[in-house]
Formats: sequence, C-alpha cells, structure tokens
Amino acid sequence: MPELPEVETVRRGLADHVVGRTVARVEVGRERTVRRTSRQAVIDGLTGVTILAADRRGKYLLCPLDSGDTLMVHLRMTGQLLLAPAGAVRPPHTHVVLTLTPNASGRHELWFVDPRTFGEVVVFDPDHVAVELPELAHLGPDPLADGLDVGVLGRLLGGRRTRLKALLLDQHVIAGIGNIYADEILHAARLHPDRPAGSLRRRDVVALHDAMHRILFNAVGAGGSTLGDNQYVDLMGSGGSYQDDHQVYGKAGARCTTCGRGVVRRGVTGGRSTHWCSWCQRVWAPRHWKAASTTEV
DNA sequence: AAACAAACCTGTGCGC
DNA sequence: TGCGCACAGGTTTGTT
Repeated sequence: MPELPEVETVRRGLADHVVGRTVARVEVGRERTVRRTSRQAVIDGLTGVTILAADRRGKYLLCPLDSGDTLMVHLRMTGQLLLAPAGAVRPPHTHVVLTLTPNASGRHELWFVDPRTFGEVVVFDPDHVAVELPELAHLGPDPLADGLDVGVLGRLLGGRRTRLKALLLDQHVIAGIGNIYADEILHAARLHPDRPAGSLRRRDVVALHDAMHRILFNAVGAGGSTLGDNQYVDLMGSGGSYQDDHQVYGKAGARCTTCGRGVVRRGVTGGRSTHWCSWCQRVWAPRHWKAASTTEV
C-alpha cells in the first residue's frame, strides 16, 4: 500500500502533530509487529522519551529520540499510523499504542494498526544501523529526500539488463517507489516496463528522471493515493486524492487518456501486476537486446 | 546477474 | 445467501 508519497504524507503528519511530544506509556499487542527486537525492547525504548524529529528514507519512517535511539516504522502493505484522542475506541489490529503526554491540543494516542502484520516497529541505535537494521543501510537514494539528478540516475541504470519495472521496485537501487508509482512513472516517461534498464538512451534517462520527480512530487502534493478499499489514510485518518490522477494503474482495458490511441494493458512481472499503454509505451528495446516479455493476462 | 516462486498474514471482492 | 478462490500498496529468502 504505502509508497513514497503516502509515507511522506504520514511523515508530515508526524512532524506537525507528534514531534516534540513525549511518550508517557507504551502498549504492545501482537509481538509480531515488534519481531525485530522484542515487546520489552520497544516498551523500554519508547517509554519516557521525547520524539525529536520525523524523517523518511524511501518507505522507512525514522524518528530520532532524545534517548539517542531512533524509532523506525515500516507500514509494509497494510500498516497505518493514526493519531487519536486518548481513550478513543481502537480499531481491530491495533498492535502498538503510544500514549503521548498532554499538550495544548489535548490528550492523544499514536496507534500502529496493521491487519496483515507485515509492518514493523523497531527502536534501534543509529550507530549500529548496519547490524540492527541492515536493509536501511543498503537503501538506494531517495528521489525526493536525497535528490537524484540525471547523471546519477543514468549511472544507476547503466549496464544493467534488468527490466525497468523491476529496477524501479528495487529499493537497493532507488528507495521509495512501489508498484503503483513504478507503473505511473514509466507511463509518464513513455517507457515500456520490460525494457532493459541499460538500453536507455540519454533522452530516455532524462524522460524517466522528469517523470519520476513530477509524479512523486504531484502525488505528495495530493496526499498520496487511496484506493477503493480505503486502506491508506494519513495520520488524521484522511485519504489522499492522487488516485484520481492515475493514468494506467488499475485501468486495464481502458482507452489510454494520454495518447488516445492505445489501450491500457495489464500483465504480471515478478509476481507484481504491471500496467502500460499499448501505444505510447510500445517502443521498448533495440533489436540487439534479447526480448524477455511480460506475460499478458 | 537476473528472474521466478514462495513465504510472511488478513480482508475483500468476485464468480458460481 | 454462501463458499472458495484470486488477489492486494512490500520485502526477504531460496531456487533456477
């Protein structure tokens, strides 16, 4: 569910409403949510601490604490962070509750809700990130948080035979892009998802760079994408509106609104649904690249 | 190196 | 109405 724009929207909510506040009490329900360490480690690591900031790298939320540790939250597929009035009825699958000390705006709790329990809450020592959270240490650049110029992008793509779709989803290469935005970005850049990354010409890299920044920037501005199941909501429980701007994701069979000529196709690559326009994304590989195609469904 | 498949879980929507 | 199956925004691990 949550990709870079959604996580960034949650981060902004934390920056506005949670940063500077102190955790009075910690409750951990399902231990699976804190499986990286333990229930006791999270309770001990958060009780009494003040949250100093709200940062983000890719899809990882990172909150430095006055204890010297950092709180990491990853929402994975179905995780939500919600700010609620203290004592409010908690939804099913509320696995972690941080009761904040009261401030001028009242008494609040921060809830981590996650039906599928893929998400995680970790308190770790940033000096030992390579040991305690190795995947965070191996994350690629974040297009918005770290900047990612055309030259760097070209070098990340160069020489690789991997398909563009798979490469955009690889968090070690570029951090933050998920299945929805990978499809929207490739469509905006008019690039076929199966095209080998290393086959891009300079102008293609420029198009991909432009599309990546434009799509992600606009999606953050719209508060992210909330699909029909209302799974993604921000800290205050509101949905985003970028789903109204999707051109291909979830539009299989529809006439392409970009070119008016093609039809949106849906296929599966690496177990992930992939959407592209049959016309404006038709050019995908020079003859010397051996074709390996996405199976159409 | 690259491409799968399976695994981790639960909820929802669809066809019959 | 009910049942069973396919599928879902992510990531890791193991196998070709």
